Amino acid sequence: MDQRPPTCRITRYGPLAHDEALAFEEMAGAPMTLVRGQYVRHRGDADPKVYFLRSGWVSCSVTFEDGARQIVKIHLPGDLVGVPSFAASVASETIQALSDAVVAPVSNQNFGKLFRHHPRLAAILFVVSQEERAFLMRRLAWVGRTRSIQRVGELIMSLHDRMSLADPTHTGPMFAPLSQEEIGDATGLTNVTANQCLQELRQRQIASWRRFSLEVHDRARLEELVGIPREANRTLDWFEDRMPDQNPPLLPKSLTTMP
Amino acid sequence: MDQRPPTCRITRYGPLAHDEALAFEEMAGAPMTLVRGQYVRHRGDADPKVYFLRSGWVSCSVTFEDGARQIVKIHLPGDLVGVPSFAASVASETIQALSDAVVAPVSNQNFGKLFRHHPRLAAILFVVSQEERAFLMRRLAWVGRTRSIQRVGELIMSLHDRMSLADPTHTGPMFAPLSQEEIGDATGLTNVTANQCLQELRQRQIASWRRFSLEVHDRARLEELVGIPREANRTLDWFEDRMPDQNPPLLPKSLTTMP
DNA sequence: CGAATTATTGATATTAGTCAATATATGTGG
DNA sequence: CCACATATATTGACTAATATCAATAATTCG
Repeated sequence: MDQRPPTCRITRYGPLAHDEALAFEEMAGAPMTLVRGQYVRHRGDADPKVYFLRSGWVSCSVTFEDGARQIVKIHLPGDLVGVPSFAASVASETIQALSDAVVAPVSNQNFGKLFRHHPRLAAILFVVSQEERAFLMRRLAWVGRTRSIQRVGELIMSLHDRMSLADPTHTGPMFAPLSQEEIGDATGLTNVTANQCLQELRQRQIASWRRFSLEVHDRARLEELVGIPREANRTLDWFEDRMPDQNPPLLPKSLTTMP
Repeated sequence: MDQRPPTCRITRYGPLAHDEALAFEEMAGAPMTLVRGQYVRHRGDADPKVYFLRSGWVSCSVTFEDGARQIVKIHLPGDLVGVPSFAASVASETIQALSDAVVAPVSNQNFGKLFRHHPRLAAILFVVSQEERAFLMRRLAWVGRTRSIQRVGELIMSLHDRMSLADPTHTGPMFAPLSQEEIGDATGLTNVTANQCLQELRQRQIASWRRFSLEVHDRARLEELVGIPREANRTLDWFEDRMPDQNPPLLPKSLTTMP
């Protein structure tokens, strides 16, 4: 489905140096194969890990005693999954495969190594975390303050953006493995209301999402319905050192120059 | 109100070294004094900055065309405000003073310096960002999947936790400068429903929040109503380097040892 | 004191939820 | 390939929660 190597979340901020790419690849442990519906962990589990999502889709959700749940993030290949529970004693979120998927666990120690030896990668991971915060803020705002149809529209829009980013040339239907129950769980609605919203979106020729196939017919009207533009772009400019005297040479001057 | 210096978000992960504390203090620019209601910036504003909140409370919110808004975060002294828009071209969130407050802007360049020269502080800021993500996930779940009374309860609980953290010995009413309209904006409710929920919480002797004074009467029953325990603790263990052979000496071995 | 904001109350409207039945699609083993 | 079990989607009748609207009361602030 997605031909690119799943590092688009990281390489958006510029190409990685060889050793950075290597470190990032080697951070993860042995890959685990998941079938749709399989749990990686539950909310409340001790010593949560972070996972690198190699292929397929997984959801992160907050679950309730009565069986209700809220999906708080749908992860696509290349994402780091479970980071909100990083360095915590127990997991905040349940991780479950939405499609057959492959994830590779990342130990906290390897995260530490990455932060100590590759500060630029740390900077990128920090910025990506802020993207995720902005994403959650937006989802919270839409769930708290808009009608069902706009909530579903916002979900479709954000997925469409992210899939387009991974595969910019793609047109036509895309693989989006959520049941209507899961769409409801992601938008704070029931499966019944999710169903009605999808029907309205189809009928208004804005988007059709049936079974696991999603097609956006009219991006402009989708944006108009949802009432929000695309997410803002970010850069890594802030991390670059533009003041020459703050960029020390590899060896101290005294060892390489004659006085 | 709060006697501690406003660095509790950071110092929870251990004491800062002298140079770290200095760098953290010097990161911010000239403080700005705000009166209640004053805007620091609006959603969509270009070149957003981060702000260090020295005193008072501020809100971050997502605003809609029709005047509706969702408050996505209530910030207490010591918080960094506006970080979700860090390094973005336009701001994701509106920042507004909930009480008279003092904030100090932090330039992106100073953030860069901090990340380059103080990797342990970068690691702490990373972990704090994950705390915030977990917070947003929880709020999203409560707004999407619980009744009005539980949403208001969750808000009270999280504020109570955070205020207790800043001032563990405090008992009795606390200063919590939100109008009922603002409580509604934070929970995805109207001012009318927020009012009814507060009355029910008072009548059930769980908590009373009138005008800007909040008192939790029965923490246990509040937790029971909300149905969630306290947030999990986090550590900075992952950043410490415990494996000796992975901590290279300052000079390569070949230069310091005889073959 | 008086204006403005905030809180409270009640009547009514609307949205989305609940429940339950049926239809359709998917997957499995014989 | 079919028959069956299961999961998912669709529909309709009814209910409950919360919003909306509007009026009044209380509080704060200059």
